[in-house]
Amino acid sequence: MTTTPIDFLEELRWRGLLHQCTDEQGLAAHLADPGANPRRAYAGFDPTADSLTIGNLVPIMALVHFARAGHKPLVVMGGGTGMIGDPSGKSAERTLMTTETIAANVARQRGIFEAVFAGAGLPEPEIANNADWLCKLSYLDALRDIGKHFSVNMMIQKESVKERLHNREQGISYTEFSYMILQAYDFAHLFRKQGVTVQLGGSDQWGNIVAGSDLIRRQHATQRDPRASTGSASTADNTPPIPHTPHTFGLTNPLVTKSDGGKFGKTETGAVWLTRERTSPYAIYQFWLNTTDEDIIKFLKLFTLLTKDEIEALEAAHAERPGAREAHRALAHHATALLHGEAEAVNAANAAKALFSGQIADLPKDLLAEVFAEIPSSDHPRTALEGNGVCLTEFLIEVGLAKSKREAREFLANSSVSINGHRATPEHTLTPTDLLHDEIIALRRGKKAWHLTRWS
RNA sequence: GGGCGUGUACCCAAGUGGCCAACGGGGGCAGACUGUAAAUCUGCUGGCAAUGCCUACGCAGGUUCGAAUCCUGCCGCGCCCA
Repeated sequence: MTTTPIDFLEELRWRGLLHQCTDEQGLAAHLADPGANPRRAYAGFDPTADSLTIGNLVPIMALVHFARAGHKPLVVMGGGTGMIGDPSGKSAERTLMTTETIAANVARQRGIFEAVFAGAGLPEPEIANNADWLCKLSYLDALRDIGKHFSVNMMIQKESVKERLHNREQGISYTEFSYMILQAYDFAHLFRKQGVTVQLGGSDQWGNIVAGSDLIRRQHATQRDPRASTGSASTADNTPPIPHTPHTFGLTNPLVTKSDGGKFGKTETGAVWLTRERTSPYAIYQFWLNTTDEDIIKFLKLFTLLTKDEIEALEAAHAERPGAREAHRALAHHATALLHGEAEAVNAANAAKALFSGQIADLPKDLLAEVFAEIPSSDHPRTALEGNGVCLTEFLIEVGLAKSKREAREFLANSSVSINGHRATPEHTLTPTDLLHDEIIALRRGKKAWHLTRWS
């Protein structure tokens, strides 16, 4: 991209991506001249799964905007911190993961960052793994060099810790209690070794981010004044600010909420993921398309790179003809393209159009083939259709559209199942006469759950 | 290590010997209305060969004709003490 760099803070502000900042004016000055002084910002990601969820897209977008502003983003995979587990936002102690699992997850998550940055027309971001430095840290060294700078009094005031401390059902282990120290060390390490001066993260990360900034300041103070190291870290607040203190910045993104109070990023099938193996392009396209009206503009700002003017135009269009859902289509298209590319976004849109037009039976064969790639499908032996045919009740379970026979019967009784676009009766059995193009049967449960079957 | 509590379905939560597959709320799913939205109304929400059977109230035993409910042990969690 050769466009002029955007103003990072201003961009975050109008998009609603700015929640808290340790020092907005200071950061604005710090980032003022990307040409001469490109700055480095990092955000950390937990390798608790082989993919990231849509909630993680928020800090990723923040990194994208940082890059668009002409600065250099750094992605830090929590290969080391993941071995401990962040208690932030967690109501229960986590089970520890094996190092092999974590390493595999880190590897899988890389692709997401590469995809999003490519989708934004940006070069690949640099990616680091904090296991590289955290694993080398010895326990005694950590206690002496880092632990001294942390006051337990302060640590137990931290929201995520306090919650667990007062929660009757769940306590917190020493391991997770120590998490904050590790993340703070990350920032200090990256500051020292790589000149990273800004940390971005979700609002639940505020405590960890500030702890990092504090650590950097205190380590610096220790170096300048050896006496400081002998004092209790808890009294650090009483010491006057030291001149020429290394200036680092923390910035958090808001937690994305839905206007109906529901949890963002959850669907009937669970969390929405950022890799196609877990959430197909079609599924994520549908997720965005089904955004409730109240949230549509907010999400356009958060999850697309459309300009302010473009979004305002969509807002006007939506206000005028809400039923047309132009804004929804724009969100679905751009947000899907960001992750999976333009071609996939177009395919997902075409598949949706084909399926929801209700005219499945009239679709040309080649279009059906494309739809196949986008939604769940399965292959079955054609011989099963001969004779008595295939019992729908059991078949719905087989393809995953119903969880049990009881449920399958209920769906059929409610006439919420359709075959090739036509309501199915409870008595219906699948036979060769149901085949489209002599090989396909399209099943639909409710409004949105589709499954295509191929018989050969 | 000791004392006192607590553990019910996806979540919260009632039930403290038979009326319990378990009240109520939330969530979820489906139907109607719509725009694949929201709101609203209705139904469903352990499984099955289904006027019955099986599995389930932290786990394992026991008492009883009969247990989510009583007893014993264990495990998890919380509070207090050490």
